[in-house]
Amino acid sequence: MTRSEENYLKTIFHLGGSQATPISTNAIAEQMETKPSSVTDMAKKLADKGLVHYKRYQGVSLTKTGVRTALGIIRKHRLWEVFLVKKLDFTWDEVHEVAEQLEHIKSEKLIDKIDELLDFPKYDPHGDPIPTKSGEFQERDKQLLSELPVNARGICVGVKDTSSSFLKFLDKNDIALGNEIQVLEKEDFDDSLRIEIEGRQLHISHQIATNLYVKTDN
Amino acid sequence: MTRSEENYLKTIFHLGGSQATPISTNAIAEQMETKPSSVTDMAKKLADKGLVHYKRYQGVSLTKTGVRTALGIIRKHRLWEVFLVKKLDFTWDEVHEVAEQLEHIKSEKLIDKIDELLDFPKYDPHGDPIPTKSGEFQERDKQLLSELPVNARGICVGVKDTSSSFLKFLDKNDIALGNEIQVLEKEDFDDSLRIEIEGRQLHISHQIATNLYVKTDN
DNA sequence: ATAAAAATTTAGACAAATCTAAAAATTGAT
DNA sequence: ATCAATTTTTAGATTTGTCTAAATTTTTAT
Repeated sequence: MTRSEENYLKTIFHLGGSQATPISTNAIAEQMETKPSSVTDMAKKLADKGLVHYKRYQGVSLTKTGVRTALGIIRKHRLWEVFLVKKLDFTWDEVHEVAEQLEHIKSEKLIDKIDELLDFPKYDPHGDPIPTKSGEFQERDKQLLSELPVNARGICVGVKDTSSSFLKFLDKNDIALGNEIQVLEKEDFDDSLRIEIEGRQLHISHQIATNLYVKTDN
Repeated sequence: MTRSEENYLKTIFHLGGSQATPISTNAIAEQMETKPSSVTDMAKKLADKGLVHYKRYQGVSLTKTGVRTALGIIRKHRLWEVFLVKKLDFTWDEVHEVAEQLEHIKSEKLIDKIDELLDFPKYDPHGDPIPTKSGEFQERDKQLLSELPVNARGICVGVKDTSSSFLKFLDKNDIALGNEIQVLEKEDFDDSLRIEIEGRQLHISHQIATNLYVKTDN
């Protein structure tokens, strides 16, 4: 497996290509910042290798083997992210770029030992679940903060947008995973929220609220 | 810098290309298990980038920038080797292959943090010195065990051959870096040695003795 | 149902890194 | 000093992954 092939599989997975509905060449090209014609070429190659289903003009979806492979890469990416944060004091906005490189290191022993060193973490620094060695993958029960009714409480468990600017904004406002959040008031006009978080009151825009995941008790 | 360019620089350095005497295309090709014509192509490219001195038919040597770059890669390789052994319980015969991949990860912060995590080690698991961040590189004062006279003592500080088979042989015979070794007897016929190591007596071939570095008191 | 728009594929080109085979330069032996 | 052997380079081809531009297929709007 080349690095390029691995990146395609990962992208297709993230776009939902493990489901029955195939992903369009255009969607993949846009996500990867490349050209549709390049995607077509790679789709053929991956189909030859039995990693994707591909019929011309019909889009691409992952085979069973393709899903297994993609989960292996995602597992490595997320474990490395945890390593960088927990062992090397990286901040959560710094880890993605480096993990993009580290995820391609080929050594089963290496990633298993990293997993062990970190005591088999279940979630990465952004709250995304880490697939197990055998490829099990369990999405956490969560909802967007923007979906909570007034007065509801939840624990912040993840972010949807993982861009550096969003993560830095959260740091600046002392919003972190694990914090308890209560919705105090919703503003009809712009859908902004007044919330209480760890004893403080904060006013946040709709855009922020649609990029924060919370877990509620019920 | 591509991975291939980095590998060429590293190889040229290891063949002595940081000295005035240039390294022949053939020597580089043999070391890298590639063809001389490929080396010629790369020599031109590296010369264009100011990393090597190259004149047709005259061989290749590293420029100042080339040396600095090569030392950066070697630094990364050796720090990762220490990390694998100290933090992930790899054995010293397992680390090379993985470090060959990890050395190409591009992140200054990453390698500096690894250095710090390991408490700034001076030597890798095979006893080779680790260049500093600023590119200082200090070869340890050492000699081959085969060069010691009878009755001399030394501390085992490194291996010349780092092949898996040699390292496994040393493990099997409980020979490790840091052990004290005394030469008890030299056999004229085959240059084999009788040695005392950590209280045990051992008979070792000339080939073993020419691949073990020791440091003597004087 | 058909034409226009959008999406997708094909054909042909390019850069990087490699190779083979042939040509050129250097080295070494007498 | 010459010629054969060796080393090194050049020229041209190959593979991988990408691109552009043109052709084809599908989708959408009327």
